[in-house]
Amino acid sequence: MPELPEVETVVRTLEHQLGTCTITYCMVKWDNIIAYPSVTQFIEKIQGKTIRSYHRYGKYLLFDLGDMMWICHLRMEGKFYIQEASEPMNKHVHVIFDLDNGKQLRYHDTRKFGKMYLYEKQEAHHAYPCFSNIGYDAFDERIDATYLYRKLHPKKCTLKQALLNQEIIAGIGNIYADEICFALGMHPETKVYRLRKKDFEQLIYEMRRILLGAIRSGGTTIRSYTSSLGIDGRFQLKLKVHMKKGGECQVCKTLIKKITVATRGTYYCPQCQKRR
DNA sequence: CTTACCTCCTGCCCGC
DNA sequence: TGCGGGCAGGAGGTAA
Repeated sequence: MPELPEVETVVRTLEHQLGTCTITYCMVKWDNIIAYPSVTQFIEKIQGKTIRSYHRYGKYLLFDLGDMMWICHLRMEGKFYIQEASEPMNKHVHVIFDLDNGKQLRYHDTRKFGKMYLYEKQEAHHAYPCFSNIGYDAFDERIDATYLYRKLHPKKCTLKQALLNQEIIAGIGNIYADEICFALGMHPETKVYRLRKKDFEQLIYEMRRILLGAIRSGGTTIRSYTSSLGIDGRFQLKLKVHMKKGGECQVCKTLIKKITVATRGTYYCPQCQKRR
C-alpha cells in the first residue's frame, strides 16, 4: 500500500530513470483506472506530451506535461514499471505508455483500485478537482500544532481516524498511522479532543521522523508493494507494530494486539499505548 | 456533523 | 487437491 514514503520513492525513481521523455502512444486496457476525463479524451490528450518533471502531493503522483498535469493515485497496489516493449506483458498491466526513448512505462495494479486524472495545468494544487478534499501534505510547513489543534480539537474521532483523514494531513495510510501512534505512546482509539497543543507538536515531530526514515530506506514493502523497477523498500524491517500481531513489543515485550478501528486493521502495544 | 455501510477488485487464507 | 466463502483495504458515494 503505497503511502507518502513509497510514492516519494516512486517519483524519485521515475525521475531518475526516465527524466524528460515524450509519450508517443497510450493504450488503456481497463477503463475504470481512468477517472478523468473519458478514456478516449485521456488517450488523445496524453499522446505526444512530454513529461517535464515529477512531483508528489500526499499519496498522489504528478507528472508535469507542460500545458497539462497527469495525476495518479496508486491506491492499494498500483505500480509503475519501465520495461522494453519486447518484454512479456503481465496480466495485471492495465495502462501502457510508449516512450520516445524506446521503452514502455507500464501501470500494473492487481486490484484495479488505482486512478489516473488528466487536467489542464493549474497554478495551485487545490485547483485540481481530485484535490478538492485533500489537506496539506504531511511535510507542508503550514501544518503546525495550532493548525492541528484548530482542525482536530472540535472532532469526536479517534487519533487513528484523524491520521488517516486526508482532508487534514495528506500522505498517511494504515501502516504509518499505526507506527505514529506507537511512537507517541498513544492508543489508536484515543479521542483527539483529549490532545493538547504539546501533543500535536510531538505528533508532527514523530510523523515527520517516521516518514523521513521510511523515505530514506526506500519505502515500505508489505506483501504487494514494490516501487518502480522492482526495487523493494526495506522499511518493513523497521516497523514496530504494524503487521506484528502476537510479536513482542520492542520496548516492553508485551504481545502486540490487533483490533479494528474505523474498519482498518490496527496494531498496537497494550502496555506502551494507553488511552487518555 | 457524525456514523454506518456499500462499491470497486483480486489474491490469499481458512475450513471442509 | 480443490472448491467456496470470507476478508482486506483507500477513497468516494449514499443513506440514516
